[in-house]
Amino acid sequence: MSQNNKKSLVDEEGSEARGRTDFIRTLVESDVQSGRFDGRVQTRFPPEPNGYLHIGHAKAICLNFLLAEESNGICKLRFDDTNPETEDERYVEAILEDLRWLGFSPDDIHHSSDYFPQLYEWAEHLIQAGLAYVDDQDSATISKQRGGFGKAGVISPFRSRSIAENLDLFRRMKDGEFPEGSRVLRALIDMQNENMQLRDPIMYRIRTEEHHRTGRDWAIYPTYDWAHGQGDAIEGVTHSLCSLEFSDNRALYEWFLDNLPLNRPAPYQTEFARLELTHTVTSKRKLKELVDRADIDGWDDPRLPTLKALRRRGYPPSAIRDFCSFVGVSRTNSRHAIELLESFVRTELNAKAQRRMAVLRPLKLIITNWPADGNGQPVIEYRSLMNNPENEADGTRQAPFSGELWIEDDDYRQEPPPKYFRLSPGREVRLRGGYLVTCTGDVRDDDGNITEVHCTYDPLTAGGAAPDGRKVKATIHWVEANHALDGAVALYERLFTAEVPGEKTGEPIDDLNPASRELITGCKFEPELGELPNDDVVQFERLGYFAVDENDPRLFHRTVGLRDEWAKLQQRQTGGPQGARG
RNA sequence: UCGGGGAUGGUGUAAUUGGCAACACAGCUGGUUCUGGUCCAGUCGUUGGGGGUUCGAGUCCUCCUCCCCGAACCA
Repeated sequence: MSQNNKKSLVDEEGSEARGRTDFIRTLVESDVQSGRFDGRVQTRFPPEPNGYLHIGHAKAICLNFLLAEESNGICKLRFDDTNPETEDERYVEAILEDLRWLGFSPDDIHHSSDYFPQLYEWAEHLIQAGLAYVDDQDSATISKQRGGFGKAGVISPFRSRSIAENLDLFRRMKDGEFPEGSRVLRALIDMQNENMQLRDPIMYRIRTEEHHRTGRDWAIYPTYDWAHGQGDAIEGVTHSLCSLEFSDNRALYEWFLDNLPLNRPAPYQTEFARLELTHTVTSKRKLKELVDRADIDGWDDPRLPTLKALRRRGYPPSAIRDFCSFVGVSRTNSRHAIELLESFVRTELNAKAQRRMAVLRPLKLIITNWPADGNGQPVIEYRSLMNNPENEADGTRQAPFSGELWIEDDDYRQEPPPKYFRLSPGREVRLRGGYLVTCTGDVRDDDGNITEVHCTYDPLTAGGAAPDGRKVKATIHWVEANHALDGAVALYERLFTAEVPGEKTGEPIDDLNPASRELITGCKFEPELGELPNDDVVQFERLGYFAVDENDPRLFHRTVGLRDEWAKLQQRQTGGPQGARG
């Protein structure tokens, strides 16, 4: 086909690193080239406001919005609110907020409920055309008559009603004359079709529940199938993208649109595989089950894959977007390693996050030859530290230093294991940005617990470099003891121990990681922490990236840890759990 | 059981549409480094299986196997 030539031309001119293409982009591109929809591209993101957005939605959001952007098209947001029993306004607000946070702004916002009048009119149109009928049977009967896989359905005794009777009954359904569950409107298609979706699907059901937007204006509500494609058509959507499980619904999507008096080319549906991650779940039902448990803090518990949780945990929206673009879109069911997402988070944060020092499990370090002032107190000296070695422009900060410091508990071992480079008697290490110190021993209490580590420092090594050029194998972080801020830190591990939660028993809960959250109190932070820009994520050197809690300025959530060669080494040596830094 | 969809390294995605299997994550080895971080280099696959077409197959044909989705008045 001659389209190919044109396509490669476009590609050559196209933006540099865009590069990535996929079957959907190829499809859209070819529609643009062929002039289908007059070259227009319009997509939509259609969440049902019955829950919070999660990482899986992020993929659909990125796909729809980016695709539109790349094609000079538009992407609208549509709340698919056709079921008054499950939907709520608070979800509408939350979805709006999450979308904004992710960095997308819809070209317009609609609700399926906006189309109730049009949908009703079209339903009468189908009745008039003999393509829809009112069925008086109950749910169980209809379900039984639908047949099964490889088993034909049975025709409803009400299928042959006259148009006039159907019209009358349908109007009375709308007027609220009948109780819930007593009647439905069905499309008259084919009870023998091997595609179950086409066996006279339900278009309307009677609901007495109040709708969060239309109140009690309506007694009947359209089903997903009867609302979705029509909403697309009304809005002028060209490419309706949804997940794989709707593949069989496509035939119905097309049937409805084919039988309606549309004034422009009908949109068409294309399915893609939804995003799933290892060690977590994204189904609304399973998520809710977790939230209902006492040990999960709510929909924004940082261990959850909801967008609000990821936000609270410090995941940069750009990292989520990059991740979604990178994993691309295909029709293969798969589950991406959560490590990949984390690597995008690290890449982003490594470049952007300012460095600070924090000691999670403090151990006192005394520099025995450090000078004292007139009152016998250690002299305080200010050391200059780089805010981010990856980004000179971030400048430096001053941190107090003295002969009385907090260091990390596991940065000292009286008897160092093999390959242990940190403090141990006789060993010299660098205190980051401070001095080279040599360990002289430790002090213990009556129970034999280490209470202090003693060192001497080399006054010639201010800043951390030795004039004689000698090297040390380790640089450790510290916080000056008299200026330290106290606080707490929450460490997070995988929510589920299994890569595929519930794979063995069918119940994800069975694979819940009992140690998914560890709250450490009594942490020591460098004073500069108090002057951090709001909701910024910092790197605590050698520990990982941390986000301040929105309500408690002295509580930090670990976004993600740093890669930790030492922990890996230890794990291999002992076969045991990771080091204290986790 | 019927219909629809899928299968490429440890993982996920790609392959100019029939032309030397690429990228990333993870792993491993080494180097650099005032973070055991970052960075750099190297290493790790005969594309689910059989048969066929072809000079040439991940790509086309055929048979088989395995996996996912579908029988809500949910979306």
